[in-house]
Amino acid sequence: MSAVNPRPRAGNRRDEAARLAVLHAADDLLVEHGFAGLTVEAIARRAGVAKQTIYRWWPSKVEILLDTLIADSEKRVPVPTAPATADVVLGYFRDFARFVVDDPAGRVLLTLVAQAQHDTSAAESFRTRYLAPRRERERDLLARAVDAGAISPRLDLDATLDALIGPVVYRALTGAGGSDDLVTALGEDLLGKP
Amino acid sequence: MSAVNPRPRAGNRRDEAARLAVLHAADDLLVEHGFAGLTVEAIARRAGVAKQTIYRWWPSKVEILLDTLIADSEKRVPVPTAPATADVVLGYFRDFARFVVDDPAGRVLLTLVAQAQHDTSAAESFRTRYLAPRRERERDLLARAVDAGAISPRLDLDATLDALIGPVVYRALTGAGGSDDLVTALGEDLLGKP
Amino acid sequence: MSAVNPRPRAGNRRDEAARLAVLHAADDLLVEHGFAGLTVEAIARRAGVAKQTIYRWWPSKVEILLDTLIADSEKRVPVPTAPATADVVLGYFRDFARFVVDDPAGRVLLTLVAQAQHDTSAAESFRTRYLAPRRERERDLLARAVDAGAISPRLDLDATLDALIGPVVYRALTGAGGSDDLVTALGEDLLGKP
Amino acid sequence: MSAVNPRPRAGNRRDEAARLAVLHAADDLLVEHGFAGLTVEAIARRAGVAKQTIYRWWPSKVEILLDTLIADSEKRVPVPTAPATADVVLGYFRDFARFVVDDPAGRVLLTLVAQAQHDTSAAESFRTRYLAPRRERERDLLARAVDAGAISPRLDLDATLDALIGPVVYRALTGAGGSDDLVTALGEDLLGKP
DNA sequence: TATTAATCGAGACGGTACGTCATGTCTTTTA
DNA sequence: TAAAAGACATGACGTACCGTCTCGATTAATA
Repeated sequence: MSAVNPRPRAGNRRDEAARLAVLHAADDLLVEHGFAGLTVEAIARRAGVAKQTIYRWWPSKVEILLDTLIADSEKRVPVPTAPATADVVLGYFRDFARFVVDDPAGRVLLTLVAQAQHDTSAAESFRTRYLAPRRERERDLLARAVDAGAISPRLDLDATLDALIGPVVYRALTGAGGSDDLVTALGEDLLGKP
Repeated sequence: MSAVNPRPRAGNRRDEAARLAVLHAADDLLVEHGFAGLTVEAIARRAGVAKQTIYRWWPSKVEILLDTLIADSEKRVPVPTAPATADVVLGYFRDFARFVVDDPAGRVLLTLVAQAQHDTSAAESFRTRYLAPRRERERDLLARAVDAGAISPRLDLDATLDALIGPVVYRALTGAGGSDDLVTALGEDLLGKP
Repeated sequence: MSAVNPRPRAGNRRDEAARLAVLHAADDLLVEHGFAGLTVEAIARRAGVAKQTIYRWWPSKVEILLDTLIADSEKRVPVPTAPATADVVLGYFRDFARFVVDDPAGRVLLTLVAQAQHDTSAAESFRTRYLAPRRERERDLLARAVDAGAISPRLDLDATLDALIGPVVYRALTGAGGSDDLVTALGEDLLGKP
Repeated sequence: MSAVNPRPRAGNRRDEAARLAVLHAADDLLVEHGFAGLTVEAIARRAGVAKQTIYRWWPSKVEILLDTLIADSEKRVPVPTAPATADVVLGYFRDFARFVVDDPAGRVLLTLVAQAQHDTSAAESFRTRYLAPRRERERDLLARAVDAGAISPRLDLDATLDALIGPVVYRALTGAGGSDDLVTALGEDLLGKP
């Protein structure tokens, strides 16, 4: 007979509840107390988890944030895989801008960009696990749009992406606000007409 | 002429030698050990200065870096005040890109952008003491160029600046390299022909 | 006759191989790394045994040491049961002194005396399982020797035992060396001539 | 004008209040929770002192206990320097026995004897700082008594001391009680009549 | 010409967090 | 049912910095 509650706690294998508790605690602490308040001890305290459990599964707190960022940005700003019309492309960059500027989860992205400046291995992880794979798919998105004749960028694909994303991120990093119009204007300018 | 002992330590007024020793120690430590190695204790040790002397004159180590950044960027990438031709304008942004990407002093700029994400008061200082005044002069530069008929930007002045500077900074932050061609292309595109 | 697989691991009854592996691992670790290196984790690692197996059979590592001490001191310094002549009695105390001072197994005795100071339940076990039973037999040894007219102690039996054993143990505990002559002199003095 | 109270708190030199707080906290914890409860963290907590302050001045908690033991045993069981009569000598050993058996401060002695078995450097410190100097003075006490014709020991001086102290310490270590009579009897026996 | 006041190097202090280790309990899987 | 394996919450370890403080010496401006 197996009870309704199948005994959630611990065992020989990784404890999923602990994993989620850590991710949520990290997210919450970042929102509530900023990066300075995001210590391993605080995460452990908040998650009701042992420090060792954190160190067992994550090499550093940056990796914790990366886990949440990857999950969240996949959910909220997926790179479109559908047929790449001009609207789809531009819509994606607008969504990305809103994610970075307005969404608390987007705050994690900025935090990791920042931490990457202070910490080489954070930079490495951030690039390998987040930036590079996403850039791959973004480049592919543009390429498909070009093939479909939906856009005709004036610069090469990577430069186009940096030119569209860079200003948005830079504004967010320097505390300047909404980038919606900026994205629209840049999009028109850089993606061209077919 | 001073005594045989060339160490005229202490006195009633601020010790300029101590001030410089702190600035240089901070700069050196940042280059050699990264931001993680830039602790007040390490600066004091390296500069041969008491911790209290640092805390007496700087509210935080971010202000020390700001002091060096302001001095260095004034020296290496001054915003042109001469007649604003298209070449002068474009040249400025190219110089800025090189400063950020290649110059160790430009590294300080990235470090402060980063630290501003982790620390509200760092963000405030960085904006007030560095970003805002410089932006003021950059906006003025563009305005003079427009007046002179040297350029005719397609976006408003602030958006133009973000669109030119953002991609460069974003590339530097994410570890991507040289932005020279990018600046040239963006300049042509965004500053237009008269 | 055993199976093709020479590792008849685990089963229904207590695994004697595991028991011995634990005892030997504990002994070895004590000799090689001292009491500080004698952790349950280290014993388990060394013995190739699961921690739980240790906790299942021994309430604490002190009991493991007690098991080895009891076995070893029974083997190397048995309390004589043969007719109790003066030589037998004195010989026993001399053997005991050598056990405590020279024999690695005697080291365990000192370790347990020490641990008993830090840990009440260790003290309890040590007294109940080791000290008391042995004292019983030592007292009996003396009594038989008195009855036989082989010795005539000047103090009561327990005081005589403490007066003979105490100095030897104290010297061993304080790092002072050989007690052979001391035992001889004390023996002559305290056990008297018939 | 120098006040009666010369500003007690902290500064550039060692803080005497902190030193005493640590010693008392260590003593109290040992009495209340045993050696197991005597952690550096607990001492710091109890003394209202930073852990670093403890590590700055004491290489280990054993040295803290040594400090208290040395002070306490100097106060309660000083080795007599007055003319060494038989009564003075015997009185000293009786006092020592009471110190070890009844006095909470004597408990520290037993704890250190114990810890010396587990920790080489504790053993070294204990011998150098406590045992050796005290033994020196005890030997001197006996020598003076012999010279004065007050006693005539049957063993050499060190053996006599071990034979008198050893049984008392051994009894205390093994939880056996009062040693008053034992000391008297041993004293009569070993110190002899002039 | 003293006195006063500020600065300096030095470093002790109460704290917080670090990353590691051992504790004893628990579960899972295999025999 | 025992055993190996190992995850888990707990809590101490010893170290590094934090920012505040007190000290004694040094020097310039004031009385």
